Amino acid sequence: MNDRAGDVLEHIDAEACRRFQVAAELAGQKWTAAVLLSLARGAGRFTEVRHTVSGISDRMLSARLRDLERQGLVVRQVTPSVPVQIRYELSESGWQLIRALAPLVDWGQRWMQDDPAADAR
Amino acid sequence: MNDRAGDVLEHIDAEACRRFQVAAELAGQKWTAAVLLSLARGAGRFTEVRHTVSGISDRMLSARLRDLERQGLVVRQVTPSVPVQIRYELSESGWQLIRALAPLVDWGQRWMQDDPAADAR
DNA sequence: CTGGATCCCTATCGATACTG
DNA sequence: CAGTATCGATAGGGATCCAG
Repeated sequence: MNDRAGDVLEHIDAEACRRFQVAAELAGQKWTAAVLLSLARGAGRFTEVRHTVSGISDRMLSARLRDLERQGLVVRQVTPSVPVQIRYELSESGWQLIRALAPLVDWGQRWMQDDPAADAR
Repeated sequence: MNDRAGDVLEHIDAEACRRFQVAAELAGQKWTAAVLLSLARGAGRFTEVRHTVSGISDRMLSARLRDLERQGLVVRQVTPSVPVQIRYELSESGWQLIRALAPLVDWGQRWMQDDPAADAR
């Protein structure tokens, strides 16, 4: 612990904290991270994502994709062929979110204790 | 979108994703961010935290502090006076978490849309 | 002051079945 | 293929009261 966190804290006022809260809840919601990562790695079709995110149900995937689309993190493109093709991809903000999340992953590697309760999830 | 996220993704294997998931759930849990921030800003006593985190109940604050302590993010110190004084402070990993969260805060400032559902929370 | 214990309600999630 | 509808289980969280 060499430096204080003052340089960090000065950016974090109440409003920032609120926004952070929402962002963290979004990212922390079950399956969201996995779906985001799946898309980042190239999955585009509903079925592709479902297949790369093992264990997710149609219902949850559908819900998460809708949430992500609503927040503008994911773009849903419909190609009017027969049958219609749906493709999801990360938006700019989606990519940026993944980048913003990277330090958190590093933190996890370094500091996180194994959580017994995690097995239940 | 100048750069791809390949440099980010190569750090994110399945294990990292799992850790990330747990970290995100931890940070995304209701009140956790606010409590962390409160401590970072100098609150130490139970009542101080409760006062700076408006709207939190005793029960929740107690629960979150226990979680955080269990995860090693917060250290609980008991001073045996009459009455006993309890003081919470961030551990090293707690401070590092706050630093790791900073990019997410920035992301929120930059990209996050106002979420109507946030009002309900 | 610092919580623990209890009650209860709601949101969330999984499973299953069904549709354009 | 790409979802939606419905049901039931369960865990999270608020309110309130109580205790060391």
